[in-house]
Amino acid sequence: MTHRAGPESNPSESSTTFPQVAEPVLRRVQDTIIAWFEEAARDLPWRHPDTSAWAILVSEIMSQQTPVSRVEPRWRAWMDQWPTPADLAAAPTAEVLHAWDRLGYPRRALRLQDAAEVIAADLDNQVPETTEELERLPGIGSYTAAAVSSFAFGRKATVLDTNVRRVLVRLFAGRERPTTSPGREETAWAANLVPDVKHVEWNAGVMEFGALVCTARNPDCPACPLHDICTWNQLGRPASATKPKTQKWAGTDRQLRGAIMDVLKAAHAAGDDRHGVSLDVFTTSVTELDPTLIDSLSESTAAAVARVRELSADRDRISRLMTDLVTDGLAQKIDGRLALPNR
DNA sequence: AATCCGGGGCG
DNA sequence: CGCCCAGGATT
Repeated sequence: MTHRAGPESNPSESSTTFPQVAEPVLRRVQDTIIAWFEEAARDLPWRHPDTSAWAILVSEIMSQQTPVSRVEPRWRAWMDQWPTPADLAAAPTAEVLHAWDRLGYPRRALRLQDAAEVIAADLDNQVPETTEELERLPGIGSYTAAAVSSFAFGRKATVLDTNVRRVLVRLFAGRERPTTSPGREETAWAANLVPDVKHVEWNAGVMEFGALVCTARNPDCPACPLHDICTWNQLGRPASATKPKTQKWAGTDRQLRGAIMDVLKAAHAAGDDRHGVSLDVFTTSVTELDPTLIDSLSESTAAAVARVRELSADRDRISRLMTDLVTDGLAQKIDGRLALPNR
């Protein structure tokens, strides 16, 4: 072999996307972030020393795309009800979805229970420590695996969430915001920035720094202890050219699906779903708003039905979304009746 | 790489 | 009312 492979030997573009960071600069950033974190970190309950690895895992799942302020009360109630993986694995799925409340993305709750079943059945009820093992669990991807390995077990890992990606990209690459999802190149780049000592504080610190100082919307650059060496700040904080278009909500299937889920949860809470909510009663109630049929349900369930009715009177569409809920495992259909799953 | 998947709250 | 929030799975 007298020659190297050709195609990949043009480093001109990638080196500017994720540039090498000079050693003194990196040390300054690491020391600053870690010191800042140890002084300014929020007192989150799952950061307390006696928190179990499972409790930390639960907090990470709940925090996916959901603000900490909304997670905290749900997490407390959840851990009080199901302290270990075996507890959650044994719980009725309808109760799990009800306890998930309105945290959003309810399939996260299903996958969390799936993960609990694997841990309880195959892993002696113990949360695995390595990112490789964690990533095999349902609902756990690269971020959550690294976070649990780092925060619950103190292992060195590369925690790369939206906060970390934004902070690193601003500091070292001069861009306002990261891409939609991290690629292999970015992950490797970020891994090289993790220090060998106090890597847990680094991981948690960069995340916290992105959440409190280097925020997406109104970063507090005047208060930033790194403003003098921040590439993005030096460039005058240029806005990224292409901002990802935000997903619609009003009028979408997602909104209507959520309202239908509310009916199931209300029916479950009121005991209306002992034999499931009849599909006929449900769809007729929704489309015709028939008082007779509504009266056969509890007041809270009827109110949830009325809310669906406000969003849509399209019977076919409602029918299709209910079918989707069954397919996704978020609802269960038995003899023409619809209910929350009872696995 | 782009989409979809909930829901709420803030500027 | 647009945008963002400790992402993951699928295509």
